[in-house]
Amino acid sequence: VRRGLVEWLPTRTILEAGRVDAPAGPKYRNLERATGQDILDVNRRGKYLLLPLSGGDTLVIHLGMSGVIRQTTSEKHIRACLRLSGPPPNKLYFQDTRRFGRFLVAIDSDFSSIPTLNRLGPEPLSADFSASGLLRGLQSRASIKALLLNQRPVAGLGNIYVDEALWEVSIHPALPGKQVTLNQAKKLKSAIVDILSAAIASGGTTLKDYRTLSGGEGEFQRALRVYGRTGLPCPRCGTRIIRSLIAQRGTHSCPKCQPLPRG
DNA sequence: ATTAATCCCTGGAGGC
DNA sequence: TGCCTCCAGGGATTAA
Repeated sequence: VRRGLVEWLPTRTILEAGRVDAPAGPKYRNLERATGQDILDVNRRGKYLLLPLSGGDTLVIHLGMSGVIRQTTSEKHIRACLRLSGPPPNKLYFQDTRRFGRFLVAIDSDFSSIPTLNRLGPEPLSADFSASGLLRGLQSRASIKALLLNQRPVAGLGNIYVDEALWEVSIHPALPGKQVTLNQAKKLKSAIVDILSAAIASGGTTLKDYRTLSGGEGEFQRALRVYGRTGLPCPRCGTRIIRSLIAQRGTHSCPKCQPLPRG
């Protein structure tokens, strides 16, 4: 999504910004401040799109589960809108059916009121991401799955990619993070990098809502090994993939390849 | 301070 | 066909 936006938005001026079908609140804060500012760039940290503005503020966008950025007024559930300078397309619509997304202006680029963004782990595809740092971030009694989902040991992993990465390195998703060995952390780090790189190269994973800016679907869903494959054979050993509930999330794993030590 | 559970929200799927 | 219940999940919030 960022790659689409960066070809379009810099350095247009926001002529008007506002909420549409969304209540006032922290998810749509300070949008009026964007009016009159230029969009300097389109950056990303974890799952957050960060658009620095010429007045020192930052437009923060999180797509949540069902968020889509559109160049035309499509259908229902348009939560916010930008009117832009320059030739068409010069309107940006934020459509978010399930309302898990957000679209707000961080004044003076201060993210301290956005908890997850404020304490976000390293970018997985940057040199800041290391096996030793990952291991340090996993020193908790919480499950490896919960830890990888909370964005602190590393940024950007959601439920799909966590299941895929843990299957790749044969770690049970309920394993307490502090039981992960350095050797496992090294493999996990590599698996995360490989899976995210491949997913990005495939244009992402479209299960239902996700679309690129141009409306296309991703292709990585075809490459998924365990996510959404309950009852189908494990690509490694043929055992049926099972689905369980770990960290309040649907979790897919191979009961043979990903045993839980001790019990 | 850490960790676990709850809640938000809508559309689609499945049961009857 | 229509009504009902359940489920999906990122992350903020509340509870323990």
